[in-house]
Amino acid sequence: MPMERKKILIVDDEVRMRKIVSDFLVREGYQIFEAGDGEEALIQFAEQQPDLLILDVMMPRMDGWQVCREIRKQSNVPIIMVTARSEEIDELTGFDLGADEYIAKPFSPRILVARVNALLRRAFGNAEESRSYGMVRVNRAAREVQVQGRKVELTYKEFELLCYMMDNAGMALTRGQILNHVWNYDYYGDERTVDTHVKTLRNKLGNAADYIRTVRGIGYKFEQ
Amino acid sequence: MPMERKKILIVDDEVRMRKIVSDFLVREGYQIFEAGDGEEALIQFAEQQPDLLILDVMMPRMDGWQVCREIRKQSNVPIIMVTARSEEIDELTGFDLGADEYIAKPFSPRILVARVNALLRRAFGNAEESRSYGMVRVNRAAREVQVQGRKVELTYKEFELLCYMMDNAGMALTRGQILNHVWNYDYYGDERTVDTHVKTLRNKLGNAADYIRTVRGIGYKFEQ
DNA sequence: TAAATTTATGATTATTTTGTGAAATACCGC
DNA sequence: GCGGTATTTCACAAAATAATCATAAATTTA
Repeated sequence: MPMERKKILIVDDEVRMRKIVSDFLVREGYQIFEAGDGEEALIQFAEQQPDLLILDVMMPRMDGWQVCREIRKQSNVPIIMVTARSEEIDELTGFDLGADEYIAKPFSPRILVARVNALLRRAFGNAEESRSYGMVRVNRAAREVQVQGRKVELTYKEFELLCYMMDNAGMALTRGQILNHVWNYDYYGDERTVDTHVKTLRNKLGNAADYIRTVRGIGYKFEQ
Repeated sequence: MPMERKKILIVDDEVRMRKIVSDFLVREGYQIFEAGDGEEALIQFAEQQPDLLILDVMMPRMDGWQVCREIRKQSNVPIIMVTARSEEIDELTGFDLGADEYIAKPFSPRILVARVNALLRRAFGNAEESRSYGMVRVNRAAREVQVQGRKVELTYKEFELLCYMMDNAGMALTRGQILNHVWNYDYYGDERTVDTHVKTLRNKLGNAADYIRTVRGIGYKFEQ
């Protein structure tokens, strides 16, 4: 179990609903923040940097899907979508991407708590403060990368790419695999996009550039 | 013998759903087979011998549970059940119906791929990590080959060729067989091409060169 | 042993794949 | 909207790989 209290942002336009969910999660030891609509959610997200989001789909103005997409542009934070039963079937068509879990309303608090715990365990389970591979050091919480002690500024995608490759260090990864994991599954464009990001990443990694090996006919591999 | 690409059978009566799931898993490197109903599933299962099943619960005539039971009579293949209602899953926890994982619809591809990867890893272990034949050691995930501990750089085709021959070690393989498996079934080029690749492979294998025996009049055979 | 058959090899050509710069597009904070 | 950044697309050059082919070498057969 994680040491510090994990922060959870609950987004729902119904105060009563927020209150109920909040109560259960507080009792579970989590620190709760609330937002009553999509815009407030985005602000709260930026300010509090929560470790998990619980997003109601049905909200006035900006709905849950929009918020989800918006958040996903900047973060891989675990997201649980709460849908009303009737919508469920419709959403199947959209197969909306980006959320990690879906829960149908009305749900039992027990299920919710179980999913929250599971997601957080998955997300933070193996997250050490900072990890080193050769001359590369990565701190995920801080989103910082150092090469030979010198700090290197990476963009969002570059950072995600580096993390994914390091998580699978020593394994040859196809461009498809990389797209699946770094691009959150909602990308249907050119596979060569990966190449470009590898290029910029290599440039920024300087001396550690060839930790990212090209595996011809397959894709790339991170190897010290 | 376990080939490199794992085979997954998707069973769902909705074509669109199969397509979506399939797309993501293909990109992840899996080989996909599909079935639109329970009976077709059983046939496909027998024919293709998939390494994992994704089973939709709700299907006309023979439902997912029946298929699951039927498969379980003959195999311990990992099975992921997809149910429409998340409550259903909750009700079922504790019951051993034979499935290995349950996913509620609508689910995110991210979850699906994660579970598939995890299940397959669990089922096949990382034992397959790297395999040795005499002085030759092959790590397929890393796409690395060592001869007497020295790393040897192989091209894509050379690597595939070596893997195919090792998978069928001790068997004399015709050039036609080799073309079918290492090249595509729709390859109609010169059979002598195989010879050239065997030549370069032998060169790179150094001391292990004559693990690849010539079988005159037939083709080649890998033998330690 | 010579002829016939099959394989090995080197050289050449063709094809595929990747690296890269630059342009186009999307996105973000103001 | 605007300017700046990030991301994606694209096209072309460079590099690597693959295929073809002619010939040499090896093996089998008669």
